[in-house]
Amino acid sequence: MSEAAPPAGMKAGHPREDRFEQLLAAAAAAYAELGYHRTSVKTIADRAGVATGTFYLYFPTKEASALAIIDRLYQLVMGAVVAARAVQPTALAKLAASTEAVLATFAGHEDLSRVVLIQAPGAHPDFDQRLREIHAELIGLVARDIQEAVQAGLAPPQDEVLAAQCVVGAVYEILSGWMRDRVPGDPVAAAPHLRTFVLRGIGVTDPGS
Amino acid sequence: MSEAAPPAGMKAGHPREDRFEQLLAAAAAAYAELGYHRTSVKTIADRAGVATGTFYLYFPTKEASALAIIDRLYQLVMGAVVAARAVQPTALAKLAASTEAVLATFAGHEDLSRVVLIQAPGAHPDFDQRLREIHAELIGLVARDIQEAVQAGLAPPQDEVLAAQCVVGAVYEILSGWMRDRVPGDPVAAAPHLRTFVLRGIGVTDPGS
Amino acid sequence: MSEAAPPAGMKAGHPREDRFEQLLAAAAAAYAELGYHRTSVKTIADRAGVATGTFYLYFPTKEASALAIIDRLYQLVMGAVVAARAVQPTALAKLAASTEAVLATFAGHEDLSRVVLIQAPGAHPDFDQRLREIHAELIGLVARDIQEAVQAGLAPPQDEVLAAQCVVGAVYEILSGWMRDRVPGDPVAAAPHLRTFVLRGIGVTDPGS
Amino acid sequence: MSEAAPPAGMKAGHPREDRFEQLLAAAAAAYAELGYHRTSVKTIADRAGVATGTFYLYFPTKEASALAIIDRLYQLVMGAVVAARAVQPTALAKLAASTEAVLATFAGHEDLSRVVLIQAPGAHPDFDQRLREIHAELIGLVARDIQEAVQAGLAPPQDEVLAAQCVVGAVYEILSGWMRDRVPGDPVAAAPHLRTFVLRGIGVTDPGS
DNA sequence: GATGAATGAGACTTCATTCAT
DNA sequence: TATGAATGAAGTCTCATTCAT
Repeated sequence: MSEAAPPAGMKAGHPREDRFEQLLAAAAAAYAELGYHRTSVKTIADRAGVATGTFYLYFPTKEASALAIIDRLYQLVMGAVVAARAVQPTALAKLAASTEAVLATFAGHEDLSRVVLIQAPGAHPDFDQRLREIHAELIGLVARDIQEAVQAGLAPPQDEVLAAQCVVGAVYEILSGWMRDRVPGDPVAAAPHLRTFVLRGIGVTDPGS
Repeated sequence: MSEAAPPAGMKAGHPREDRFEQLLAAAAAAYAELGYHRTSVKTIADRAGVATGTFYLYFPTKEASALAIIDRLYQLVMGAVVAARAVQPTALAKLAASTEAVLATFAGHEDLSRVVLIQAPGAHPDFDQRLREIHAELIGLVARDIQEAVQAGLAPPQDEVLAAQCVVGAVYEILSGWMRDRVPGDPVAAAPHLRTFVLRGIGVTDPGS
Repeated sequence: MSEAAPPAGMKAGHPREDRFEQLLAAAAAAYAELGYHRTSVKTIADRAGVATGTFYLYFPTKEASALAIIDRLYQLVMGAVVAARAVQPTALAKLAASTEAVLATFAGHEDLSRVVLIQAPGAHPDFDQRLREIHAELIGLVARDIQEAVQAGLAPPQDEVLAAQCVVGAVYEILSGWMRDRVPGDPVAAAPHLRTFVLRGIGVTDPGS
Repeated sequence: MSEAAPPAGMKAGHPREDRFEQLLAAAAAAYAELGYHRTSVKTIADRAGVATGTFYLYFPTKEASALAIIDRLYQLVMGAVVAARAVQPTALAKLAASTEAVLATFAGHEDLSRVVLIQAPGAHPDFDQRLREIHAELIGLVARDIQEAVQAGLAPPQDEVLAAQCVVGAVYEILSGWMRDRVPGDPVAAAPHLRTFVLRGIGVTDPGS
């Protein structure tokens, strides 16, 4: 979480932050394209138009740059999810809005998404640890929504965590398919269909609501 | 596809094949535990109790050993899926049996699964290519089942490929959760719930059938 | 051809070029003494007083370092030959001056010569290719001189290419003998005798001219 | 010298010797084509149609196989030279016959020649040592012939060793050119021209004799 | 004699990180 | 701050040689 922000210490917040963003974007693009291990720090620095040593002025290690990318996307996603849920009245509406927000945020930051969903897992124990935490948070959110829906009598009793896994898995798979093969062509356009599948899946009788 | 078999040329078929299996298992265990890039060939050879050079008697490159693992699991999964489907009368029954077979096969080969689902993606372009092919095959299978169900009037019209992605994503996520956090504790025991979710998701009105 | 120059990009032209020369000399000395294949990159780096990785800052591969040596000597030899010929009036004088220039240049760079004449041939297909090109150029030069001498009536008609091979072979053998057994003790001192032999060999009646 | 013969111990001398010749030929062909270091013992064994271990039944080491090739060609060359000289009356005739015999023998055993003239030099200190000995013997032979010719008044006083080097160098260069570029197309056909060049070179006034 | 699986030292090369300028 | 040359540990792969069968 803390890695996604540039190291403190700028006045107006301009030049240092710009350089940080530049490096973060270059790292994300490189990791997304080449994979974490096949990307060297020199490659990132070159793409960002700075010297190798400069990279280490903004990240303590190469690993930290990937963690910063993970955290950055996490913040974007959670921000979008919280904002989307805030304006929804019911648990089911919050759930549907959440999946749509996740879809839209990932789709809007493809390099970051590629790193987080494809390149980072397995590349380093610390990445997996961080991803696990984020993952658990999303699953928990969805599970609570389902639980509320069940308690409200809108869905039948079920294993809420398992159902949440199904929901999150469906979302991830759609994003993966889009990144791998552009299937679906537009994840946001697929959101309504996903919403139908998900609500049906948890047993909502009238998904149109 | 062909990589999952040992190089031909043993007489009684014993010692050479055994050594291959020994190395494949050692490689799978090491990759599963440490990740592809953090595992050295020496580590694999040590775990298998042979010299480093021996590894190269059975695999042309380190990369080939990971591909062999991918192919091995693919063969196991497809074998189980085909066998499970063969005894099912309807498309929906085939679909449900397929998810269960996938779940059971992955769960029965945890090291292989960990490599295929977590460690291999992003580790090497060739791995991604092979995984993509396998993935496409599974999605296609599920999509055809859904299509048949729709044509039989058992499910409403829908985007079959997207639905198939949701199904496969749900299966993968359950396996991932199990491997990561032992949630669910037993993927096979979770199969009935998954089946309910999936059949509901594609709009089957009476999933109990 | 272009390999004999350090990679571009130094400011004052000092430190980077120096390091390149230092490594080139260390490589030449090591190859000359141990042979190409019995010389490891570490050996070269150690002799140059740098770390192994530094070698790769100046040469993309070990092979490239040997090619750089070949090209370096080629440039020195051709430079000397061209300079020597420029001040000679006749084809025969140019020919004699060329052999002397070759002799002197090789003798003045014994490590390079040892690599080019003894160690490089057969050590790598790319070396042979480059050597072949250089060789062809020298033979062609001599053959043209002989041809001119024949046309000027200073030598009888003959197979000029074959005669040129004899000349070049004689020069190489003298250099080889010197490098192997210090026979002759001084290649430059042997130049007049070589000149006599060569001019006689192509049929010049009065080699004293 | 001793390496060019198969290890003793066969009765009628058939099967063991055949196997030896088979391996020697395979080694010569492989070394000639790929170079000494780029040829593995397995490659030689494969080409000879035997198992790797069998190679070591006939040669103590890989190195010994190359030395055997050097010695084999040396024996062939010296045998031909001695035979050719035996029927010549004068030193000059012996000299000319020797160059022709060397040319013909090398040309008649191209694989061996390629190994001896191109691949072996520089590949191993022991090879260089053996080649040096053989070389010295040839130079000495030629030098003595020239010395005799000078003493008989058929050639002017000169540095006989240097002249011998020129002669041997010319022969080698012609062979090298033939092996490298097929220039000349036929070394034996070039012998008369070489003879003329050589006799002229040492100052014989009437090379036609 | 013949086989070929096994060994393990050693080669080339990469790259995260440091530090003097 | 920024630079980029330098470091050296570590990794993949080859191959001459041995030896049990």
